[in-house]
Amino acid sequence: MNTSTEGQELAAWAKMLADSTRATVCLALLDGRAWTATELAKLAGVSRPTISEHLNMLVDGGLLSEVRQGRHRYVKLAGPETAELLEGLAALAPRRTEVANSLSAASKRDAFARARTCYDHFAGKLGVALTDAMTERGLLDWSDGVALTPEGARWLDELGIVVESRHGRPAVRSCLDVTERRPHVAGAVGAALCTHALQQGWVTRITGGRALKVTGSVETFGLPVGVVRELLSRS
Amino acid sequence: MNTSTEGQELAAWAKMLADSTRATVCLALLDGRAWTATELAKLAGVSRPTISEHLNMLVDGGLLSEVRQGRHRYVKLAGPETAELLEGLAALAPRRTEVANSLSAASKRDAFARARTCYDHFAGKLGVALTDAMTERGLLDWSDGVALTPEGARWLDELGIVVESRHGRPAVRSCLDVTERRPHVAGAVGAALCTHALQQGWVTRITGGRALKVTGSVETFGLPVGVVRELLSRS
DNA sequence: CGGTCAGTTCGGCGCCGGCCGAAGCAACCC
DNA sequence: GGGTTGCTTCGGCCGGCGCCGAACTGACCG
Repeated sequence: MNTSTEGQELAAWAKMLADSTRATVCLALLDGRAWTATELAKLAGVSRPTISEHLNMLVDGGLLSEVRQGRHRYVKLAGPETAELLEGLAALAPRRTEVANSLSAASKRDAFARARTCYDHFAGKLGVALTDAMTERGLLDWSDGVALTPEGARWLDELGIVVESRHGRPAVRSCLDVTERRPHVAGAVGAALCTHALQQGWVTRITGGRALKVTGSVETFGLPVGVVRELLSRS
Repeated sequence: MNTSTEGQELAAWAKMLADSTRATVCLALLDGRAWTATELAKLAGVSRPTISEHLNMLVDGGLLSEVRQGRHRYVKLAGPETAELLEGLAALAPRRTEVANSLSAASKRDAFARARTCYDHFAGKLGVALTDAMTERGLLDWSDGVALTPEGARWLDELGIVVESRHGRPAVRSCLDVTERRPHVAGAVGAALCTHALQQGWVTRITGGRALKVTGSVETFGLPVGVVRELLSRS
């Protein structure tokens, strides 16, 4: 329990995010996808040698994981925990007063608030609405943290959604929504729902960010909709 | 929603913790008390000029708040949110394999795990046990997040514990315990309980850290004890 | 008033780290 | 084989930052 040792560990951790280039990279990676080094260099506005070094540091530090494929270096967040940490930190970053923005920026922000991914699951109004609907229907049990009810498991099964196990971690987790300030479904179940919806084409990614477009009907999930329906009418 | 701008903000934030001296200071401040500059300089093992600059940075950055009193500069964490962030980060820091430690270090760690403060409320086995006891007794409702039941409010009232309101934030919050990996009671209620117990002398601070010694009987809270009693017998 | 003590300001030192261009690999494509 | 492309390594540049000792300020104490 040596305080100075602890301090060093915490500092080493924070150092990874303490550079704006690296922070930008990590934030971009929050979309849950794997990016190549060159893509990230372009995004962050630095040269390839520079991004290469940054990626080395982040991978060595355990924040990112990489896959080499031919001459490509794909990099992504190391895992769900990492994504959670980043979401949490970003949510805690000082709430700046919104300055006057262009119309396109405003519409982008709207799209972002309406429906987006949070690493591997849904967030924004969509994520919260889906969570509410599942709760109403009795698919989730919030009495002690959050858990899937037997009905919930059956429901997933009927939809043909396979939830990949995550060695020891609970299948469904709660994640605080940055824009809604309310919890939404995360964890393996959240990821499975999101993957399924993307595969089915119910939602698609809006290029260049984490925002989503609801193309089909979220009612396809067979849930009592309410907010979801309202949301759809505005998409 | 400019990614690079977001990155800069996140980086600026992380930079405050990215230095081991500053990180050590923040960790020490997690005990919720106000420290003087010289105390912190000694703790961190740097000169007074150096600590002075670090404190400037942390205060300007909004992580710490300060009070000037005569020739003293008292500094503490800016608020509960800040403390939550730090606890969360520290919990996420890589779990090092425990190296061989001296006996005194081990006993310190035990004391720390048994009972300590987490900024302004109880943590460790004590915090978790108190939380469990309150839950058993029906003082807390975990069905949607966590809330105080009417019985809980009455109970606090009977004990003569006054909960200070925190403009809009829920009176009781859940905080993940670093050592127990389970939630314990935080928020205004958690703070009030801790303050009360300290005032009553039921627990006292072990000098030089966040660890607590249980001197009286936590049964004084009038709760079904179980774990708490077992805990007491070992303190 | 002089002495002490907490904290700050200043100047300067040293180094770490972010950046790039040029050159070097290594994979893939004719 | 030669050309292209994704990425890394190498040198070198430069700015920032963490640190200190010395000197200063301002509060408090006789």
